[in-house]
Amino acid sequence: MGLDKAQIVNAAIEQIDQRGLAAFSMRELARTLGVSPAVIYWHVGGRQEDLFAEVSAVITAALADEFEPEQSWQERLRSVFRRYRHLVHQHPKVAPLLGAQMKSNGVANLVWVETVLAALAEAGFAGESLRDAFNVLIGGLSGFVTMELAPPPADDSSGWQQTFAERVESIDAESFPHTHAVLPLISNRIFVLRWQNGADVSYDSSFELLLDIIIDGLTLRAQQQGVSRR
Amino acid sequence: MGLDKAQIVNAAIEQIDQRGLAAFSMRELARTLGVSPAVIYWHVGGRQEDLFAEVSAVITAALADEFEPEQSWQERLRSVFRRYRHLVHQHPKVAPLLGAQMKSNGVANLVWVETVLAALAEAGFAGESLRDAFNVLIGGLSGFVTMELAPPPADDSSGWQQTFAERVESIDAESFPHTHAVLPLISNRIFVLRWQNGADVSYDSSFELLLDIIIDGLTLRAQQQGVSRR
DNA sequence: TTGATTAATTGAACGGTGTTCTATTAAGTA
DNA sequence: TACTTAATAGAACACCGTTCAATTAATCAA
Repeated sequence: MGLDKAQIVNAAIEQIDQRGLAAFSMRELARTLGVSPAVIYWHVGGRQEDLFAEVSAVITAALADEFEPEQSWQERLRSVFRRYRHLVHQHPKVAPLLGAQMKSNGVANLVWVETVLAALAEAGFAGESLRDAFNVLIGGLSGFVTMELAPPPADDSSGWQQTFAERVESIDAESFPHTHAVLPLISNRIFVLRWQNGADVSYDSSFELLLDIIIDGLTLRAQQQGVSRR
Repeated sequence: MGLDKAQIVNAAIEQIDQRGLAAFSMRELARTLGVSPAVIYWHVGGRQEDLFAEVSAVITAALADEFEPEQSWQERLRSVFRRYRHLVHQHPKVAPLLGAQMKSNGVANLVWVETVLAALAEAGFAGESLRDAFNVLIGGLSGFVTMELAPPPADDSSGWQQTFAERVESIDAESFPHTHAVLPLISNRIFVLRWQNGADVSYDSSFELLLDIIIDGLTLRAQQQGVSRR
């Protein structure tokens, strides 16, 4: 027929990409599709939450693509989380969905989970240490991406960015000496003291450092773990 | 008189704690305060976003409390991020605000930033490496907490939790061997494959592991960094 | 104490929203 | 061609955030 679920989901992604997640509206989506709102509910078979879950699934679908299998487990983990970040960066305004909504986070590809668990098993993790290692990877790295892409105010008519920038620039040297000393270096480039997010300011080197630290840390602990393995 | 901003913010926190962030409503808040909606706007001097920012500020206010200063920089960092997690866990339903809204993230205490920067400076970080180290800590650890506390569907009348649990339990052994092999160990206890969040299931050991890995990793790199310091 | 100024509060109004329901049209099938 | 299933439409319900003019309450100066 002319309209199916895939088209609805794609139109939803487009709308979020353009107007942002906070401004998303089921009725507006129906309007741009030239259709009654009820049609969306009928095709999706659920409400907004479920449509969002579909959106998340589509965006992270490429996590299921194959990797070169001859790589070390470390390199495979690096690749898969770099890919995760890359995919989310293509739709930065969807990031809050993947990081801060369980229903959207849960649809993520089973292949992704399998890839990570396989790498960790190969590294020698088992039992509770496997569980913790997995959570460290997802929680730390996906969490980083979520924070990185936390959205600024949707409608900045009251000039929040400007005001906040000025507030940062005028941080008191007496009360906050360390902060003040490195202000030009950190202003708008570290979490908390910023008015633009990772879609406008690069956090590449910070992400790579975190990736290094986590993989190295797991490598170290995997060896210790390996003793109790066989 | 009798009504001021602090009371409004506290009532808002209470409402979010009880009904969840998605169900929060300015009108409902006004109703429970026995007051016209306009009163809230007048006292807050802004809209919902700004009220949320106040909520975030109140919840993270205790980050400004003093630490024992004779501790090593490593121990001070451990303390401050354990405290961050502790504070957010007292209001788990507010977590998406702190992790996934820049306006709420940005109000976070300047003392917090100063504490972290001071520790990292003492460790020997400077320049770009200081920036990256800071982002690794906030992005990785606060990001973890955000993911950990990602809310499940607000109104689970359609039984999502049940359905999802069953879907996880019946993961195919052929297609996902590693996942299937450790299913009892990971089911509802790792990100992605869960139907309850960190308010109901403990992620303590995973968080501690991530904390260890990051602090150790920074310690290692701080020494290398220290060469170019003096 | 009165009067004037400022602080708080109200209620109504505007322009939306998500979701569900019944009725209707279009498509496919026997 | 009849009948059944798939899609769509439109109205209705019960809200929502935000703003504004009008009003009451409190404060302060004379």
